[in-house]
Amino acid sequence: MEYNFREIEQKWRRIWAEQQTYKVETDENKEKFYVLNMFPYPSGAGLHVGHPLGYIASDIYARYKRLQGFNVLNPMGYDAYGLPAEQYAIETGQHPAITTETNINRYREQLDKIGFSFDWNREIRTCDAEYYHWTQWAFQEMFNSYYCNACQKAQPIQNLVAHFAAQGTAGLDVACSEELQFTADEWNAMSDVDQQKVLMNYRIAYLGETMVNWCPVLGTVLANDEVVDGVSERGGHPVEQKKMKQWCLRVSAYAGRLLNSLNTLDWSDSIKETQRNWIGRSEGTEMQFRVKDSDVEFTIFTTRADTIFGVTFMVLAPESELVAQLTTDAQRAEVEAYLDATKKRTERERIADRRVTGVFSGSYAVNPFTGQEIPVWISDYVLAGYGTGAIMAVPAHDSRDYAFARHFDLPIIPLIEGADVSEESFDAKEGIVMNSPVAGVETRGGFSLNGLTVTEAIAATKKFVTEQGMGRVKVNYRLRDAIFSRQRYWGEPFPVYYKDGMPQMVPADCLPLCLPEVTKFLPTETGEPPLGNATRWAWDTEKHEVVDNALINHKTVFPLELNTMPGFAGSSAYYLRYMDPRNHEALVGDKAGAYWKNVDLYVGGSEHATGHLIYSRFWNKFLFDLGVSRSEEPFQKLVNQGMIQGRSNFVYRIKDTNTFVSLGLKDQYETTQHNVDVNIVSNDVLDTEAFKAWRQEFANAEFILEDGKYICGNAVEKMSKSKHNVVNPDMIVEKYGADTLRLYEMFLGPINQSKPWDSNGIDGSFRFLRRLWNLYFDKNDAFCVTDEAPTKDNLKTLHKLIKKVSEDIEDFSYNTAVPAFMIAVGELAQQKCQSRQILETLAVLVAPFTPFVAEELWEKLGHAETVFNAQWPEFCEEHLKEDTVTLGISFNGKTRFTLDFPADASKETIEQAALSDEQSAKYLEGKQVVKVIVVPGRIVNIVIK
RNA sequence: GCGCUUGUGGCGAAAUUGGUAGACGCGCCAGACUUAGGAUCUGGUGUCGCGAGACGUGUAGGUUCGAGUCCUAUCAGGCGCACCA
Repeated sequence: MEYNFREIEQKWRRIWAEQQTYKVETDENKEKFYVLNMFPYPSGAGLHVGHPLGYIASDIYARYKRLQGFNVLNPMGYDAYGLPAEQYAIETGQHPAITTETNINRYREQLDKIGFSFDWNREIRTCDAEYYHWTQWAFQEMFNSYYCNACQKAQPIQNLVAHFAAQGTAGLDVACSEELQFTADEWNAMSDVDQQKVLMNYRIAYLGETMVNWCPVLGTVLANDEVVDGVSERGGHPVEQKKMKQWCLRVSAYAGRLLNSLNTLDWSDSIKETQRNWIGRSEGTEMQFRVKDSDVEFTIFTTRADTIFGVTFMVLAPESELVAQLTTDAQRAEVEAYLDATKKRTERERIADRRVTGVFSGSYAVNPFTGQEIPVWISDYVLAGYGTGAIMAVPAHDSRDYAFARHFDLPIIPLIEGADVSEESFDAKEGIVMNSPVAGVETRGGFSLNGLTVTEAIAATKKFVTEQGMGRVKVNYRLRDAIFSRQRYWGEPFPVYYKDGMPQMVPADCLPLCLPEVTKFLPTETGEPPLGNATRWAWDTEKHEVVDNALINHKTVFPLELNTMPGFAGSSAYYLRYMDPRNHEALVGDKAGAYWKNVDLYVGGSEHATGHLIYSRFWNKFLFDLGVSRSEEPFQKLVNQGMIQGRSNFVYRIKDTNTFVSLGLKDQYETTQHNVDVNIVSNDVLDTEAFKAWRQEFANAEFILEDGKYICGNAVEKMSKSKHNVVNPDMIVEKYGADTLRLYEMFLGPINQSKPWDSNGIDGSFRFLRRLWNLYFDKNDAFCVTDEAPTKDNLKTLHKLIKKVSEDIEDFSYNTAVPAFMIAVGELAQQKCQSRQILETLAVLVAPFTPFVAEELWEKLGHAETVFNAQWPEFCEEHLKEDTVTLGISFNGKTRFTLDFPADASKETIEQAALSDEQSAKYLEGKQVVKVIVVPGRIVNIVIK
């Protein structure tokens, strides 16, 4: 029987769908295993062959686990909110919901062809109200929570209110935007609105006035990870800093936990390192500086408290609130000019152009250790968002301070013995401290660091500062709170309305609050977000429903929030929803949550290292504090699949003609290079007829061939429509079948490596499948598996394969598992193996890779054993034992000859035998045996001298 | 600048973790079957050399009986962070 993949695959696709083969339920009798892919954004371009790479890898693992008897959850869904659909809507007026629906249907069609074992009953879409109900719910929970530093956990905001009412801010250790101080009496005397304002300082989801990345072209703010090199990640538009009132998530409160529990994860070192970098823990000291002739005191943060005696100036960030306080009248004009100039620079300009700029404020700070006066400057090299927005500058030991001091001719005092600071600063934290203080200078309490190492000096200063109440030891994180508002239409609406200017939550039992219809997807004429175009977008607190904006004058009707949530809102807890996707009462029910717990294996691209994978971990930790998530970490093991790049083909057109010259001859002419559709090129040979038909302009093309062929040039580029190098999985499935596609994608190279797609090699995978098929069917198409006993060779081949495949699947070395199949099938064919016992097992082994053909074979075999036996690898040893070891006699670095011994011979036996052997004795005569090296199954050596 | 990572045939890549470098696949060459071959099957294929043989894992050293693998230096590419005090 010919290997008719079309018939086979069609048949099993139908059966799997009809019988819901991959539907999964909680089952207490089985151990769970949760496999998850990062869900896709359904773009209009559809899938190319790079997209399924990770899905295939995880599907192989899911099928493998299932064959081992695990209850495997392997769901799929869509991250359906996003900019492209909205941009398309703005351009064409087509509602994003329609575009999204169309794209999803296309994705589904493409995915279905590839034979994934997804449980589609659990499909979710982030834009479904049923789904975003729980995104809104989580937001409200965050609004109603604060973070307790003492217990390292989110707490209900009522607890905080109770604390304020009883003792004000005394004894409070909680995460906040700003340190506040008030008494219980003061709290109790506050108006309701004032109390709400105070609480906003502590909520985990809060409305904050912060510097944001504003992108004027997109008309929206962006999160830090959505800004790359000073331009927007999507579209590459310029981004500027702007102070705006926005919803924020207090991610920074979780920085410590996000950092610490990284150690418990089975993720690659590079991703963990990237996250550590992004979180950016830094242990240092906060110190108070008094301003000369003023009551003002301000705080700075430093990791080099030991350099306090080298401080020659202070610097404030231009956005710092201290700037207004410390600028003297004499300097005001100059400072304001500077602030104006900095404000105009975009983030990109600041990065590109690192000129040293700054201005003197006119004020002096007082060194708390020596009483010396230090000028206070303002410069944009100090960031408002990190630490306190103010620094003490030590030009001798910080390269940035050094550049600044040189530029403005400020003094530089070296503090480390032997450090030469005439050309550059000495930044290393090493050496012996001197000039601390400089001779003759009196210090508070006679404090001195001279003679200590830097490490000792840092510790001594910290201790002194704490004891003297001059400051405190502080851990700072680079991780900022996430800006959670977007001025877009196509996102989750906030379940929030405004009363007296303060945000109020729409009652939880009224959720979901559905996205309103609008006629235009652009901002309103008054510059409000697109939801400002909705005519029915007000909340009636009495009727508990959305009502017409016209009713806002009524006492019970209030305007709803016009911003929507960002893309990461919907993708942060989706893995929890898959556990229980149709639950109307909760994000995830107790039973399902306790059973599935968390994701055992998560597969996706490493580009989400600082975005999704941080937000999702944060979101999960919050839900864990609430008791909704059952695990401190959402994704236990993470595998990052590499990107598949495109392999472009080129034709060479002779200038000013319609004649194309083959690659090898192109240097004889003056030519221009053109990308040609890779789908009309095979092994770099152009199908000239298809080329003529491809484009009108090439209809009359002429060709200069070599050896009767037109050879195209090639190059590795990003896979994109404009380069005509997009290879579509449907076309591969159509031509070779899904099993071949799956096998080939895995064979291409290590899963975590980026590699170019090359359709040329796919024939090899297809040939393998045909050879596999031919083991079961003879030339006359008859099923030829018999009950004959397997031979020793059969067993050896099989067990070699079992061992290799089990090990390789376990550590995702699919690219070496595939060759193992090829070798085994080749050997079994040579051995003319027809033994059912062997072939049955073989069919099970390949099933994760090529599920269609495996199902077909199982059926033909009478559905015999279809279980991947966990004990198989242990049985292997017996069959894989080598009969002999070979002893190589090396002399002067050359193997002179070899002797064979039984595999279980001891070193002593081998040594004796070698010495008594006539031939070897010739070499060994008069030599001393140093050692005998025996490695089972290998050539071994006797070392002599 | 800091951190991570990768360098092996014409190409994608293997290498039991210190033990016969280049498995397997593509491509290429030869042969078989064919009216035909972008089908199928068989054999060959690191480089130089007619040959025996010599040389070969970015480069230069080192450790070792033995190094793609370990150590030191160096070069090149990729990724991430980047005025974070």
